[in-house]
Amino acid sequence: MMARKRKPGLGDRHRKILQVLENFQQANGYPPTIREIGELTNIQSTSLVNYYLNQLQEEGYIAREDRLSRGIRLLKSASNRPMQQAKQNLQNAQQRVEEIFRIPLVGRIFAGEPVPVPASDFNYFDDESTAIEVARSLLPGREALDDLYALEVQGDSMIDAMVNDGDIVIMKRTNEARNGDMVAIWLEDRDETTLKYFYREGKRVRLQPANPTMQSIWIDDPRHLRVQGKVVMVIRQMERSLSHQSPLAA
Amino acid sequence: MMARKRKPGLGDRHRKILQVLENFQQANGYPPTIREIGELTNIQSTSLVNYYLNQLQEEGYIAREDRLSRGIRLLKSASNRPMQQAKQNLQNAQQRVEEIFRIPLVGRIFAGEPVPVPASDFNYFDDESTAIEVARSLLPGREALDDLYALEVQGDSMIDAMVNDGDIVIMKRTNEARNGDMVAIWLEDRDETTLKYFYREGKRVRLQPANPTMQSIWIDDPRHLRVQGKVVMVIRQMERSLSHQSPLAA
DNA sequence: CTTGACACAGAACGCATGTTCTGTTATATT
DNA sequence: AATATAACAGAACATGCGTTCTGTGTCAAG
Repeated sequence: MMARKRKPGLGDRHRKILQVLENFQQANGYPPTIREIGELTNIQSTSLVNYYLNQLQEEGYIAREDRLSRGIRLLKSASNRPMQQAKQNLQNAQQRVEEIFRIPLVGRIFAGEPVPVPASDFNYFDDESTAIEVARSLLPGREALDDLYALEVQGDSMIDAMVNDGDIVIMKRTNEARNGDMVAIWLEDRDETTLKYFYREGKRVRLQPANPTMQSIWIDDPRHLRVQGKVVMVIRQMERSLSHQSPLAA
Repeated sequence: MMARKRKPGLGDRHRKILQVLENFQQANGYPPTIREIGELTNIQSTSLVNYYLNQLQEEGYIAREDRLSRGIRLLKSASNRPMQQAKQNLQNAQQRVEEIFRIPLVGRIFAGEPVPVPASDFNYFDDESTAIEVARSLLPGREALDDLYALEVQGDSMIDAMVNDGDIVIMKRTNEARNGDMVAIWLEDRDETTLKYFYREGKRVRLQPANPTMQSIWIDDPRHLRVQGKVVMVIRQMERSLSHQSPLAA
C-alpha cells in the first residue's frame, strides 16, 4: 500500500527559511546557525531545521558546507514579493558573481621542471586573458579558494596520472599532503615532476599513479620529495588547436 | 623604565588580514574562522590571529560578535578604492550572468552499455540538482550549447581514453563524426562503448585512443559502429565537497 | 646590559553548533 | 481502518571554533 507522498515544490516553511536566510545575512553579514534559524521560524528542533535545510539543498536553493558552522550559502532567492526592484537586482547580481570563480593560469607543468607556484600575494586581477573560469559548484567547498591556480600540461609525460598534453590542472598551493591527495611532487633524485596519489606508509611514502594498471613507487626517504601543490581538478577541452590531435595520422 | 612602543597605524599583517576577510567573504559567502585566517595569512597561532583581530577591532576596521563563530564583519575596507571595487564587481556580474551554463547530468557511461542520449526536447530545467555548471569561456564557441549533456564515467574501462572512474564527460549530441573528433562509439560486434579519436581512412575507420602509448583499432565496416555523441570536455574533480557530490553516486 | 612591551607559538578549555539517533504524531493513500 | 511516509521533538554526541593561559624570542628605551 502506497502511502502519503511529499508535495512537490516549496512549502510555507521552506519559503520562511529562505526568507530568514536572506534577511539574516543582510542584517548581520554572516549566515545564521541552525538554532538561530529555528528561533526565527518557530521551529523548536534543530533536527527539523536540518531536515528542511537538506531538502532545500536537494532542490538547489542553498549550498551547505559539511560540518561547518554557519556554512550555508543562498543560491536562489525565493522572495517573490515586489520589494525594491533595484535592490533585488543588486542582490541577484552579487549572488551570481559568487557562483563563478576566476583562477589564474600561471604557467605550464611538465616532467622536466618543478611546478611553478605563484606567490601568496599574487595579484589575481592583473592579467585578464590568462584565467580559467570555473563555476563554484564544481570546486571543493572547504578549500581556500584564494590558493588556487591553474597550469597547462605540456607533453605526454603524465599519462600515468591520466593527464594528457594540453589538459588544464587546477592546483592548490600547499606544502603538505594528506593521504589520498593527488599532489604534484618534485622528485629530487630523479629531477622530475610527477602527479601521483600520496600515501604515507610508516617511514616510507607510496606514490600511486591514477591509472590503476600502473605500479606504485615507494620513496624510502621522504626528504627526497617535495610536495609542490595539490591537484584539485583536471579539465580537458577537446577541439582546440590541432597540435596534439593526431601524431600518427597519415 | 618605559620600553618599546607600538607603531601607530596598520602593519603589513593587519592589511593582509583585512584583505583576507574581504576575499573570503566574497568567495564563500560567509566570514572565515580565526584558524582559516591563520592559514591564509601564514600565521600559525590562533591566539596571534585573535591578537591582531582585537587590534583591528579597536581601530574600528572590523566588528566582532563575542564568542560567535565566524562573527566578524568588515566595517572599513582596506583597499583604497572601496566603492569603485563594489561597482566594478556589480558591472562584471551583470556582464557575466550569461557566462555560466548549466549542463544536465543525464546518466552514466561505461563500457557495457550504449551511451544514454537525452531526447532533443529534453527539459533542462526540471531537475535542478543534476546539473554541471560550466563557464561559457571554457566551452567551444561555435557549438550549439543546447545539444550538450553530461555523463559520469563508471569504472576503469576507459583508461585508454585517459578517462577515469568518476570523471564527468560533457558530450554533444550528434550522429556524425569528423576527423579528429573524440567521439563516443558503440561497437556492435563487441557490444561495447568506447571513447576514441575518429579518423576515416578510405573505406575503413581508425579509432585512436587518447593515450599515445596504446594502439589504434581499425573498423573495416563502418556500419558496425554507431557514433553516439562527441566529447566536448572532460572534468575530473579530485576532492568533491560533500554538498556538491554527484547525485548519481550511490 | 637590563627591562618591559611587543610579536609570536602551542596547548588546553569550554561553549557553540552541526549531526545523528530514537521516538511520537499527523496525514495522505489504499 | 490500515499503513507507510512525512512532519515533528528532544536528547546525546562529536566537532568546530573562540578564548585564555603559559612560555619564548625580539627589539627599543632607559
